[in-house]
Amino acid sequence: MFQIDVMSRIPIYEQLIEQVEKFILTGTVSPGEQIPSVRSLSVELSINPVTILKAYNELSARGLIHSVPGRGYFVCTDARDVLSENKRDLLEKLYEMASELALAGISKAELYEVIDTAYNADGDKRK
Amino acid sequence: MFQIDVMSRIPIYEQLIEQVEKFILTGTVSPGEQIPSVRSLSVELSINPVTILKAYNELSARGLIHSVPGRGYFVCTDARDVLSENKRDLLEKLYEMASELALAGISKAELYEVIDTAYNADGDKRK
Amino acid sequence: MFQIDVMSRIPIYEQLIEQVEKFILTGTVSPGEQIPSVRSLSVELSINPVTILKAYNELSARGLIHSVPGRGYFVCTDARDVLSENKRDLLEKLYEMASELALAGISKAELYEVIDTAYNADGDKRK
Amino acid sequence: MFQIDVMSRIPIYEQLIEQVEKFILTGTVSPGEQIPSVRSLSVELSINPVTILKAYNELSARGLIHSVPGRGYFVCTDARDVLSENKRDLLEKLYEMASELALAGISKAELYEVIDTAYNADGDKRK
DNA sequence: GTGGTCTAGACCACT
DNA sequence: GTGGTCTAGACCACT
Repeated sequence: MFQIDVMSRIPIYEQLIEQVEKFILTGTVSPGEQIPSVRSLSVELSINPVTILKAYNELSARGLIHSVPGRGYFVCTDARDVLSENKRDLLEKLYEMASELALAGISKAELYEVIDTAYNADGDKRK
Repeated sequence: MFQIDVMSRIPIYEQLIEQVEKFILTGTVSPGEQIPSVRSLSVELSINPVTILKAYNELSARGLIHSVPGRGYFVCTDARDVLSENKRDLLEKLYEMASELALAGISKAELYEVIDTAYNADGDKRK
Repeated sequence: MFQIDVMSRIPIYEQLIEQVEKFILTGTVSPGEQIPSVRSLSVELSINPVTILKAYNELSARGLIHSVPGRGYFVCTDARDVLSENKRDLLEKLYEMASELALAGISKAELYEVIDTAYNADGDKRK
Repeated sequence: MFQIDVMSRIPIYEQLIEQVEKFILTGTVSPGEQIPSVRSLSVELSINPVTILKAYNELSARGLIHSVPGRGYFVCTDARDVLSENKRDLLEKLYEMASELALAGISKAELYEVIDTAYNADGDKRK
């Protein structure tokens, strides 16, 4: 399930966050379902449990999962709503920024180029 | 030189700011050169001098022009550097935001669409 | 400045969060001002730097402080606004809950008692 | 038995729910006992039977009464336990919130004030 | 078994 | 010097 690159420049806990979000988004895990325990995932990925916990903590803060001490971590019922709202917020910010750039006389082609670079870099970092 | 659309939804002083920035960017006015006085521009464009002053003040705050009391407003020597630095800052922010959007699993096509909408809306407002 | 009780049932990082919030609230530290570095505080309080960092991270997430890597942690300019907004939100929630309790036929005296217990327990935990 | 204020800002079905809960709490009706039928109460209070039914449905959902088709509505055997558990839950929530407010440095006097306001507003609404 | 806190110590990047 | 990540391992409370 999880694919972590320990040599990547992206911190392990960020990779974990990203992957859990993708699992929720793609339906690999369903709302209400339990996700791997801190310890079992720690063993499976050969990663320190504290690092797993750091990722799970951040995901809890984002309202995507919640812990039941003594039982484990579970996907929040409204996790998908949270994710789609995040997406909407990000795109709205992008719109405002693009409007500003348009006013500053920056061509659309330049924006496209910057975006392409960002998307390619994102792919590179995961290699 | 100046082309102001009084009927536009964009405030006149913003149109003025934008145009002065473009004049600096395209070399219509050179660093160190004087720009039209508040009064003369007010008469030429049939616009309230307070509006002109508001635009000139904002441009001064941005480090693009400076006033010499009793003589008028002049383009700053480093105005172009300021503008290109602004541009760099904005594009850098765009890059960071695009990286974030990439991580959130949002496709490049969606970004392009949002940007197109922003650029078209910007064009419309000037009509 | 900081007074930490290692034997308390309240986790050290929570005690740290609380104290920094109080320092901001009471003006012991001012907006924009730097707070003790993770390492110096670690030495001063004989506490592991990771624990200090955990508290500082949480305070950053709450928008009260921000880090400048290589330089240190600084109180956000609007830290006090954030705190007073938090307070308003909490009191609003209390109001709603009290209305609900009133409808459920619970006497005001009972609420007072619960509140007193909570406030006393809070004091005890710090001893 | 029932005292309904048609002019109140509180919806009639909520007044009905509140009163049935109070009857159970004070022993006006006992566990297992039948309560007035939808039709008879509708006539007695000159209120639309649908409104009565809405209140009875909500009380059923709360586990306080249950319908016996063809015979009427009866107070659940454990209705008092349910009510006292509700009360305990609400007071527990209040306790947690008060602890949070204590940590946020909000004085007990402020809490008392908010509670008083809530209790007075509740009284007003019934006038 | 589960989550959660903390320590000691290594190592990295940045100023 | 500064923040930030990670490991190995201990210990606690809860189910």
